[in-house]
Amino acid sequence: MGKEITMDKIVALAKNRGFVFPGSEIYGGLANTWDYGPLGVELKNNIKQAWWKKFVQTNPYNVGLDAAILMNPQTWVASGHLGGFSDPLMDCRECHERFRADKLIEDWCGENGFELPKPIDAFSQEEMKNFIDEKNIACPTCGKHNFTDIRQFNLMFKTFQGVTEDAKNTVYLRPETAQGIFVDFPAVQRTTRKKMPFGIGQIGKSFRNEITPGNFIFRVREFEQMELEFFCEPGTDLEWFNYWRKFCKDWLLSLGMKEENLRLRDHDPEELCFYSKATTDFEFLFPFGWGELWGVADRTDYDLTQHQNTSGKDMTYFDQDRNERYIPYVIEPSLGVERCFLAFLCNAYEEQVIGQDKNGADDIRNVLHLHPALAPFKCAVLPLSKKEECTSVAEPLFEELSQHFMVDYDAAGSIGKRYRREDEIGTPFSICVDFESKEDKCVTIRDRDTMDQVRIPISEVRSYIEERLKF
RNA sequence: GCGGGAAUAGCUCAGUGGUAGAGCGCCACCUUGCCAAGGUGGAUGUCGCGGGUCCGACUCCCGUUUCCCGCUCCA
Repeated sequence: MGKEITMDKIVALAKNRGFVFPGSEIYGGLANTWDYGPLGVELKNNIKQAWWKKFVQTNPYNVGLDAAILMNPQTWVASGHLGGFSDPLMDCRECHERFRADKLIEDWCGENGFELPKPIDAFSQEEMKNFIDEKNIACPTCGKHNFTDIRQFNLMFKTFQGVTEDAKNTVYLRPETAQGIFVDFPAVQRTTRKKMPFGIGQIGKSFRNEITPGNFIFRVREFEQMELEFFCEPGTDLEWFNYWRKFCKDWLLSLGMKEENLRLRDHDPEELCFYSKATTDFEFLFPFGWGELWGVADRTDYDLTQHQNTSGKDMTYFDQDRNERYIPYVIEPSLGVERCFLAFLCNAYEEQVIGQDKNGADDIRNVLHLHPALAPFKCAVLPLSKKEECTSVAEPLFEELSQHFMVDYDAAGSIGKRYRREDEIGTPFSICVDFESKEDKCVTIRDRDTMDQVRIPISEVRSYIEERLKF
């Protein structure tokens, strides 16, 4: 029997057990920055490792890359991040609501059956402002006509390379890792001698100056992405799109994500980004509702074409078999590490009512059913007593196992309490060293999910656990 | 940026114009010997920051900062 899961509980657990702390807390914090504590960094690294293993290490098609965060600003001209993607925002002076000018116009046109002479994207700021004034478009909230001028919000963090701060040496923190892959596409293809189709995977930080971050680590301004850009021959893209869609889903399921917490949502044609032919959002049922976890998009040849046009460099691939050049199409599965972290945390969290305490209140056992591959500690070594008979076996066992994976060691308090502590942080196996262990060279391994116990020789503990790390 | 809420022990919170408390947690020792047992002892706060009123402010007033929740947004 489980109790309702709320974000408050997840945040409290994350904070209390050292998964995630608020950033720079001693200075009162900095909005929406989070630090990953001793357990959090393990879970995060495990997620990244699992992804890398599946998408790069064991994958016959893909290779890895780690591109720089700072890139030549021309990159962002080509990708459209500079200029095209800043949002034209205006505030209502009467009710202080904020709106996007382009949305206001679109909504107004929709309601009044007005046909715009050109797409709204082609409007300049001034044209949008004029249009709103001309048509006397009212504030949707209060109905007044008193808007501020349009202000641009660029979502890229800006900084300066070199010691002087002027426009000439402005650089941007990348808002997505993908562009590093695109600009390196020719170099990677040349050095790896990869043939179509092949992919380049990358894990790295990206930065977006979101207007509204929030929901704990769900939407933050500094985040990490695990992206694959999969290059294929034009015409085969939809086939590969479906391939990766399934591949991604299988990966999530293999790591214990519950199918009922996951849904795949295909974008409608009008919802698609201008460069995308097809997009599927993988959504996870967070305590605050369905939220996007993974976007799989068919980006066509848009990005490579843009870079070819902007840089003047040849971004085509020469197909030996067909003796022709073409710009490959790209399938992009893009996953946020923090969102994935939060999803697996929520997915694993359970409050089991396992009886009543002496006051008649529910006795609750908090358990994180994390897949062993993701769990911060793979096992905990728990001597039944602090007496020498137990610790003389437990300590060397800890030393040996910790050569191979993360192991916790805890000798304080009752054994039941220590089991509970390990349950709460998702340690899949607790190894109890008792008074017979020294004699019979065996220990008891207790399973977090089933609470079953098996007694096995100490020499077999490592392989017992490693066998269960597979996914 | 706007609106609302909040700020007291590690956490959750109580508190009164007279210089701070509970529960949980944590640590040590004893006890116990496989699922949050018990006992004893212990540590922790300039009550967010600055100013004002007052004999005296955690408490009242003003300012400020930060966080949280909504709204606009997410290539």
